[in-house]
Amino acid sequence: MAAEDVCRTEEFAEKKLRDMPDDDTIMELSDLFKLFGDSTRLRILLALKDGGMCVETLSSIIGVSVSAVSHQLKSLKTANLVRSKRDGKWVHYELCDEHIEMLLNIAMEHLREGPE
Amino acid sequence: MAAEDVCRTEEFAEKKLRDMPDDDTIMELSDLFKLFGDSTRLRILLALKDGGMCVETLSSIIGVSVSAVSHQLKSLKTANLVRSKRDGKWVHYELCDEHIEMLLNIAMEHLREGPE
DNA sequence: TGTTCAATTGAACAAATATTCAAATGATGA
DNA sequence: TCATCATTTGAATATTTGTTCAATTGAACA
Repeated sequence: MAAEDVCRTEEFAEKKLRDMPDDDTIMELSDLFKLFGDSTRLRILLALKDGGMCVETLSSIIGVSVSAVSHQLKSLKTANLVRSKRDGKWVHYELCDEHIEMLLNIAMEHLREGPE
Repeated sequence: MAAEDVCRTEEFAEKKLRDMPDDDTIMELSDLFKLFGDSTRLRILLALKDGGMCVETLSSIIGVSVSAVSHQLKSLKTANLVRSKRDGKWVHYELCDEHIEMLLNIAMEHLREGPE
């Protein structure tokens, strides 16, 4: 059998199916990427790199209303991408872990390299 | 000035603003992540890891109609995430480059580690 | 205690987008 | 050339989702 025909065998499809993550994992994964896939949320994450800040400063830096930022911060917090702590009148937000910056950096690298 | 107040200074906000990627980059980045943020497209990308295949096999593995898969493949191709070549009656699709698998792997690692 | 500032919330609206269905294209083989 | 198989395409529908607006909560300070 020719090499290019292997991918149409029954065994090939069965192995691929076995190797797929389960549905729950796929939903969690796509929900995670979805969060990065909105320009407002992405701006928030990028702004929080190398140091967090309060909601209003965030709002002024990314040019979106405080309310819209707050709504999105809630989604990001639920997904453990950001965490918050109150600081007097303000609520200080920051990134949760280093995976987030890694994802941002690799994606930017992909853009820089472009079509191959 | 207390350390936690630095992030409310004018200079802080100005530096953050300077460090933000430009609007075009942000739109490209969010468009890229958006592609990963749909479960059908994500299934396609995961299925294509370690070896491409034709549209119908893809459709049967991920359990989505051929038409829906084809629509999504078009988006993925436009974004240079997959490439295709015709092979007789079939069109063989495969991943474009290694950044894609890296993004998938890091995101899965993030899920595994969970809240901290 | 009352006022102000910062942030959150819920509902409603508007916009974006994934899938379906039917039709069309491209390639193969009888 | 005709019939069949694999894929693509376009339009319509249905769903999801981001923002706005108004109201509310919580903390600080006079």
